[in-house]
Amino acid sequence: MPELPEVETVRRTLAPELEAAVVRRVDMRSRDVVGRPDAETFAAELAGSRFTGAGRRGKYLLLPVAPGPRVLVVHLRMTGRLVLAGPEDPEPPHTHVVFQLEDGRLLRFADVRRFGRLYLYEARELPADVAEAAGAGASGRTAAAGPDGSPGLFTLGPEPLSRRFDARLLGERLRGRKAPIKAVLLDQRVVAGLGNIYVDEALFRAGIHPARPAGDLAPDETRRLVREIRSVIRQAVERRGTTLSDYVDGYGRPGSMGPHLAVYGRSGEPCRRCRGPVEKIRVAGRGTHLCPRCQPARREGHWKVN
DNA sequence: AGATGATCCTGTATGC
DNA sequence: TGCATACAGGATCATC
Repeated sequence: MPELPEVETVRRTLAPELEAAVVRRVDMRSRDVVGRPDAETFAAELAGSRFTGAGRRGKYLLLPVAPGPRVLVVHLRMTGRLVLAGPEDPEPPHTHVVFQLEDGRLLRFADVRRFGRLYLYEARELPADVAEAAGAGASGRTAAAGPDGSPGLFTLGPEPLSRRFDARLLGERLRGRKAPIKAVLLDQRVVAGLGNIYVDEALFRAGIHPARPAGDLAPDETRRLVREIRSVIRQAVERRGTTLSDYVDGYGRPGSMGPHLAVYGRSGEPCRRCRGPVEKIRVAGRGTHLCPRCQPARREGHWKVN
């Protein structure tokens, strides 16, 4: 499932290709993948427009569009793909939107489950940091959460790799929370871009049980958590993301982080640290992978480490 | 207010 | 063998 590293990889592959790509027309196969405006307006507005690059904020891919500044916002959700293709490349199944470019190339949005969404915004309608991440020029005023469109885009927490995301900030966000730490880390308002895979991996690396109440984490655990979130995200970006079944980059290539995952998808297999079996449980309604020996359910022992 | 559960969607895996 | 059901999950909405 595309999380921050996967979306970042798509961004990196598309950015140089879309620096000056004029859209000839937009083929709309499934109207319901367009979140805003309505599908007809969306297609009409983009025909004749020009992509000028690619940015990212959290799991949102941001394609700046001229004239504008406007931004095509894409959320791939679980199985969405945004892939650039030559005119002769066969069309993959479940293709919902095709941007035909003037030079003959095609930018295709495909999604088996049709959970992914495309949105078109004026840059000035977006929060300033989102417009800036899009590279659409910090055109200014923040509109309140979009009435239609994607509210999540308007309430994103800090980027995990930014300086702003540190132990003090995370500690403040965890204080008093009884929800499982995993649920809090999945909340995009707390930190932007983590999903099920990298939350499980970061908690394993930090030696923290996913079901621990968030407010019970000791300060050194919070520090470890920040460090491990950053390290696993950084490594996954380097490895161009994790491909378990669907994810591919902007050229249709898989990522190579999969074999480096320590717990996700490894239930029953030996823990890489202690050789005990990796378990799969349910936390916050999500399939959750952990090593119960390396990630004790209670705090004991933790302050000795570090 | 904050947390939990249902919902969307379909391919894949499991169960009988 | 074949069919039915469960499951996967990001974000949103309704309901405790």
